[in-house]
Amino acid sequence: MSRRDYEIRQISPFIWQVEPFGEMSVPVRIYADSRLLEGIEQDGAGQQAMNVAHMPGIVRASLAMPDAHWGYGFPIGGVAAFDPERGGVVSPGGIGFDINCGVRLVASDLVEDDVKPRIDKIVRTLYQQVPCGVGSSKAIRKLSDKELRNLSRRGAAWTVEQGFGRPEDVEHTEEEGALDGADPSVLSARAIERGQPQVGTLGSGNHFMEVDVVREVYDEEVAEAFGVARGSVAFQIHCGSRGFGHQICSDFLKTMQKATSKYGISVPDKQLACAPLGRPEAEQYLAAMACGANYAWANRQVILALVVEGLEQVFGKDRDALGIRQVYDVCHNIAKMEEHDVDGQSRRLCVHRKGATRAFPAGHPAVPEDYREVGQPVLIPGDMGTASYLLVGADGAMDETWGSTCHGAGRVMSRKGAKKKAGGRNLKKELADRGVTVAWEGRSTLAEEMPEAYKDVDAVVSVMHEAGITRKVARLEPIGVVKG
DNA sequence: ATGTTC
Repeated sequence: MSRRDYEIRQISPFIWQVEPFGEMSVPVRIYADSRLLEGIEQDGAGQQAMNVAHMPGIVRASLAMPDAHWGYGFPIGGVAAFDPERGGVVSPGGIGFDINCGVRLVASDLVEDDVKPRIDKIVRTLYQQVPCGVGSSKAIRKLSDKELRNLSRRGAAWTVEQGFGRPEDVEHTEEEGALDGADPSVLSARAIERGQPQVGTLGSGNHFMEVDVVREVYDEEVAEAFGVARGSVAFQIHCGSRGFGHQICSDFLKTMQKATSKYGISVPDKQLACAPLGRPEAEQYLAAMACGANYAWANRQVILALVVEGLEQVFGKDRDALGIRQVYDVCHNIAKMEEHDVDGQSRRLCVHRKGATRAFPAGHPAVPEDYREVGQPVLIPGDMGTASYLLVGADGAMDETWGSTCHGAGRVMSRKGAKKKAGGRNLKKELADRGVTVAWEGRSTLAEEMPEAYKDVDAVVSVMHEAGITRKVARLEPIGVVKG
């Protein structure tokens, strides 16, 4: 064990706390088992969570989820809430470059025996339907400047009006696929240009489309409410806001560097650049970030339509005959103004979730009406050779984590480290031996994304389950994967 | 994550 210059104390079976020291204004709380904790401390994510605890107006604690790993400024797997009435800030580093990176889960009436014999064809079809890889474009026509601005304001609903998917998909999407307050007038010309040709594209890195079999159901009642049955086939789409969101983040990091000094804010890491909520820099960033978020929801909506079109071709049946229905679409890179209880008082806070997923419990008004009795679906993608999870928000999330949970397995190996480890191996065959057919675009994608590059997703979701933040509903295992 | 170093 490496020597620490701080003390960490176990305050419950799955929560570890660092009391404030130096200029920290709140403690750090890490959700983890002892093994996950060790990884979080070793790669610097723990130190990053301590840095976040220094920021102005942070409320209660700087939180790290069990999948936390090192990121730009804030850890990926970090959650922090800021109070505008106490000098609270918004920081682009607390959202991430890929604004509204997220996951969409689609259920079907297909079973493994319908799909397994044609899995090669299905994977090839999905790969052809959706442009994959860095710089991918031309999934649909290049949008005009005006169309992109409309899409930025209205998100997924705008794409449904253009003929991609159905209104009920939007009802089963976080925020119904559009954040309020999106204002394209604050966007740079370069952001608009980068966004125009990329709607309906997957991107690269950990972004994927996946064919899964629902192998285990832990909670029959909730699974039924979500329309997910043991043995059925489901589809996942994981991607974000492409070059558009990346450009928005880059543009506003520059704005925020200036704002940090303008408002006399002191942060322990330049990458925590931020502006006080209510100030023009903060409000403009939130308006731009909402555009990025809405683009990502529109992007996943178009990709869903392209996936459905491909499946209709393969099976020679239409969407209804295949029983294809959207379970939910979650975001895991965003900041939102939300009402939360703080010491018995309801307060409006800016909740940053970076590599963290909203997980509202039963009864919360933001949960779609047909799920409100059970709680919000939470989608946790794992690595491409192991499993993904469907969870449901629990009461503990509102009490402890600003209605948030983990977002995935979380990297345990750098991209470079993974490539080195994969040298000389035939990963396509290794995955085929595990029953996973894979297609991919980038030269190094398969190596960088190999299962060993990720933490144990079972351990990650178990921590949040045992801590009472989210409950396990179903475990999905991949049989076909398309990687960017 | 990213027209992977405007």
